Amino acid sequence: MARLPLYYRALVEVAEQAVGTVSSEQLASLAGVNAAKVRKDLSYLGSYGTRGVGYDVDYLMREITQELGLTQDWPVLIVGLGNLGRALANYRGFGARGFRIVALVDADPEKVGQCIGEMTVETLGDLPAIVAERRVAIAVIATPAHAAQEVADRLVEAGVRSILNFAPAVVSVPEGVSIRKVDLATELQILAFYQQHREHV
Amino acid sequence: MARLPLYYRALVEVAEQAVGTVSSEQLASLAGVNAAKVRKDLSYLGSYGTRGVGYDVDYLMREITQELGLTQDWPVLIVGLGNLGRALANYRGFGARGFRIVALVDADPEKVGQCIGEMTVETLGDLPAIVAERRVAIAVIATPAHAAQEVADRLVEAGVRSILNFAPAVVSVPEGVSIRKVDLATELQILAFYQQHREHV
DNA sequence: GCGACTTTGTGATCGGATGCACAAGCGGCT
DNA sequence: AGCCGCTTGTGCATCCGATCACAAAGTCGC
Repeated sequence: MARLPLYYRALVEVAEQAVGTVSSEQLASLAGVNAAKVRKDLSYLGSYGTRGVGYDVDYLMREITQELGLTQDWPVLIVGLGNLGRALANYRGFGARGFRIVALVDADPEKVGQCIGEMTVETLGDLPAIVAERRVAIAVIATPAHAAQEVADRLVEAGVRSILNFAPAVVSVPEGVSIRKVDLATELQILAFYQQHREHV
Repeated sequence: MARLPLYYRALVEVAEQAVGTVSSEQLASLAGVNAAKVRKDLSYLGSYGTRGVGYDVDYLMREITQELGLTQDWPVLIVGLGNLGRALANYRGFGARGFRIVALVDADPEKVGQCIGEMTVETLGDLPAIVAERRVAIAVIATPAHAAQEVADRLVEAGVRSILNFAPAVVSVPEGVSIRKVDLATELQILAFYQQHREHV
């Protein structure tokens, strides 16, 4: 389920307070969801809580850590180093959870060779070699919209099977490849939409 | 519905090709959804297509533009100018759709007074005045997680009723305020989760 | 050791979104 | 003018996730 990361974060908060067990109600309020949902999700991955007490914080954290693959190291590749790509390259929030940025790639010859943080921008043509050598599992597309589909195709061809797309474009990938989209302008538009309709009423 | 922005983008693409009408099938494939869904969504907002022909591109675009509030100017405020906040401040993708960044705010005295792009960072204390004077409708939270809830509270108090939260934290707001969350680390974790489960099978 | 209380796990229900399939309507061709 | 093919709009069945509610199970106090 896509809610596990939420629970994980909630658990980290709980663990900081050195509490031994946590109830589904507490977790639910920390994660901002319904308590029954928490229980069902946790039961789904076979984790056992103790009735009358709750869930053992340490044990549950280990379970979720394992389930999410946080024990592994996930090499991440970023394609496209405009404003957004550069920000992602410098973003510290990733490292903490096992995501390590191992390569930056751009099609623009002007950008190739530039240093960003501690990394050097490489050329799009080297994708296959980079992916293979550094065992890239996840790629982030931060290119302009018109380049997104082609980049995705090349990524898939190079062997990447998980893509996070920030470009405002619909990108289709073959079966067996996961893609998720984060679209900033759309998010703002949805907010604007609701706000406008609130004002109208 | 939250799919209108998708349709809008698809329509922009169609309009560039100087085509007069578009069928629900075409729109569906461009937006990556089912054709019946497109028709239902469009009928929901009362837009009329012509049977046997399709939808008039210009007319439909005007309708959606209006419905989404793209005719309006939406002043946007960004709180928190770490890596992510700075990138958002420089991001060009917003302006095109009526979103105009009118203020940058940070709690850190070191950052107050800095120039980013063509704007100067202001202090968190001035929030109420900034929001009121510049008629801020939408605020973006790009602070660290631990500050997110307090910032949200102050935003709501200052009169903001739409918030886009990039901080990896659950933020609760009173009734009548919309909040949407974009969590980069979570997105990566979801991808990692699926990938791990694919490998296990 | 027993009863009351707490909390989990899950069967049942509900609602909303999704997709199918088809009738109604429109344009174009003869 | 009439027919044919195409596309919309929508009723209906389906499905999936969310929520409720309750029994099972365990703890704590006496």
